[in-house]
Amino acid sequence: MGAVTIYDVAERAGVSIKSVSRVLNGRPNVTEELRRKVQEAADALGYRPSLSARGLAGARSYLIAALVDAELTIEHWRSGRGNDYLSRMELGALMECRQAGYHLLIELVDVASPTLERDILAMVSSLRPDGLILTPPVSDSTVVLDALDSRGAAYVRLGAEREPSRGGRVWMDDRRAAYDMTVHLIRLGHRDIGFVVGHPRYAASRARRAGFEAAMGDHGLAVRAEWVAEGDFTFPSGLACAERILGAARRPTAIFASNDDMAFGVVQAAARLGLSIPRDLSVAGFDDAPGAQFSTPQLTTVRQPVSEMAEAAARMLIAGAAGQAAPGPAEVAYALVLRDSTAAPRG
Amino acid sequence: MGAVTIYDVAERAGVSIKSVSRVLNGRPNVTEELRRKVQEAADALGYRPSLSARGLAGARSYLIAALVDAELTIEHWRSGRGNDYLSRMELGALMECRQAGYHLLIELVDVASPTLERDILAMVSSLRPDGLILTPPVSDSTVVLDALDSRGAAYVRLGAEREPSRGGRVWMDDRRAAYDMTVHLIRLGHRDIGFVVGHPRYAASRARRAGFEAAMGDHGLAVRAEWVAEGDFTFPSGLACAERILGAARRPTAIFASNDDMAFGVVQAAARLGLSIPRDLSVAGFDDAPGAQFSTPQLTTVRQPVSEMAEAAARMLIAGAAGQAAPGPAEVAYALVLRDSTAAPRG
DNA sequence: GTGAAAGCGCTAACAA
DNA sequence: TTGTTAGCGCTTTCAC
Repeated sequence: MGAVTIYDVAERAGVSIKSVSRVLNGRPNVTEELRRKVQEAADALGYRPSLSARGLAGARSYLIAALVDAELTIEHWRSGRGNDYLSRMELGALMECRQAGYHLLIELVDVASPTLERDILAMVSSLRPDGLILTPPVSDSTVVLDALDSRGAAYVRLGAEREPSRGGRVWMDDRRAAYDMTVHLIRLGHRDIGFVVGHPRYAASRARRAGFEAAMGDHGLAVRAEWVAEGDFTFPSGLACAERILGAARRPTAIFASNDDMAFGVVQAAARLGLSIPRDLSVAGFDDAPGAQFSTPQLTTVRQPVSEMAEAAARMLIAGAAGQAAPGPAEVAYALVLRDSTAAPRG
Repeated sequence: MGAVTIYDVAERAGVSIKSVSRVLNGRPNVTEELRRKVQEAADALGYRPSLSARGLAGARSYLIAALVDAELTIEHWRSGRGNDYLSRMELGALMECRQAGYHLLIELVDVASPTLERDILAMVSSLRPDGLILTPPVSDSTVVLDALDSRGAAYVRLGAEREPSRGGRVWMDDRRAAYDMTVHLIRLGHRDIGFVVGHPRYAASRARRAGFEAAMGDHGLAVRAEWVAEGDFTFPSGLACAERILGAARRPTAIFASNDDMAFGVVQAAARLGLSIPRDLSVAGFDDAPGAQFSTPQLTTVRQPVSEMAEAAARMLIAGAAGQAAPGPAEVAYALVLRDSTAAPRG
């Protein structure tokens, strides 16, 4: 009710609505005197322009939409757990949006849907966001990129691997991080190392696996097929994979899981077999989920700066919408977090 | 670019734009024939009404805004961790919104800000959401409720304690849950029980403490001041509180923390003192955070159905916006999750 | 430097 | 049952 409009402000300031618009949008060609009057009136009235009206009339919607894959999200929802990656992504984007007067919208996207293209098109024409943040695996969907490009929509891809030249990108080197972690295990003295692969739909899964294999190869170590199992980034899948790997005739002395949730599953599987970590088995994860520092033993893992990535993405998008040249693609740094779940294998 | 508008659909279907509007909004008084023609044209064109235009012209914005306290959120963002409560809340709300063609917006609110009232008013007049989901501690801010009421905005409060008659409410009985958990500890044989209080701004903190104290009193047990410490729901605060409690001349045999993050801090503090859990100390938490099932020992805690609460809230709001009588206040059930961190005290 | 007028794409009365 | 006509509150030409 009683909503304050631009007309109210204009009347109170004794100027035209156009002047109010100019002042509030920081346009040039305004005298200091006018700016002050308008600002005063707007403050007194507690005026805030209507998002809808702005979006409808102008070229900007002040909306950033984050596209998130529906499958894993629903999986989390079903299991009653939150999604740490999503949460961190969101916090980063939120902080950046807040500063710039932008609003963040989370949109679920089913990349496996046969109607994916129209879903994206429909979403864009309905929301007209000033920019889109594509999270994996949406960031690697050619269908999505094509649809977005056909509309001239601005987007930044998080952790994308394929077609690196398309759109804005903020990524970290998953392959190298996995390589480094594998080397860490090798340096500890492990030669028999198992690996739990991530969800096949994610580019990061392939990259991490490639990094693991490259490190093994570079050190003259064989990757044994029975020590590699394919999970889907969930705890139960990690548990199942570990049971398979540890059920092999010969056991590896270390297992590197493609994310922390699966690493926790590995820890659980080890506990069921009566294996002590890290004495009987070293376990490494990837992500630095909150549980990684709370678990016992604390988990050795790779810290992925998700929040910073999302901040950078939002910043690029907002700058672009404001007509500024958007900053180019950005690589962010990962960090190996060495905790207590990895150690030298027993003599 | 090439955005499809209602005019395009009307032209293709050979009807007026009003008819298109009627069909797409499921209004009565439309022949089957017309409905089919319009639907066909809309599908062929991949038409989706503009959110801005709808919001501007009509009474509904198809937006649900979730109000989240800035302080704890920024704290999480700084520490590079996600927020499990927020994430679960969001997933639930998202699922419900998605079904109804609604969009979810996350808005940060600083309940300690001197400009809180105008912040809320500004947000509402800018966004004009069809409904707001108030998360704690925003849900207990009289200033926010007053501001929202002055605008006639529809809102549902999550886990609110004060002024229970205002607005929609979805809550669980924090007091009773804490009571039950305390009784669980007492039944195990504990008589010396410590308590870590939550963030003072949260109503749930008071309720949980009250439940603890009531249970102790009902069983003729004393609450010793040196065994109660005030934290703020963060891991470090739990650690600090536990160090204080365990540093007392006499130690309790169990500590009940007001949330899991603090409980993990208690576990950590115990480990530093060389105490084994649950042999030397039983630890109970509250929330059932993801880490609770991954930690060793797995944490005994209270499961709070955050996601279901948010779903119910969104459902109420959407029903209300559609003109249906909104379902009344709803209490959701908690569950004690008894895991391995609690046991009988040593002889 | 400032203002008047024309829409943006819808929904909501009101006619027909 | 359907169509016509006004706006909703802004931004954007284009005059002044």
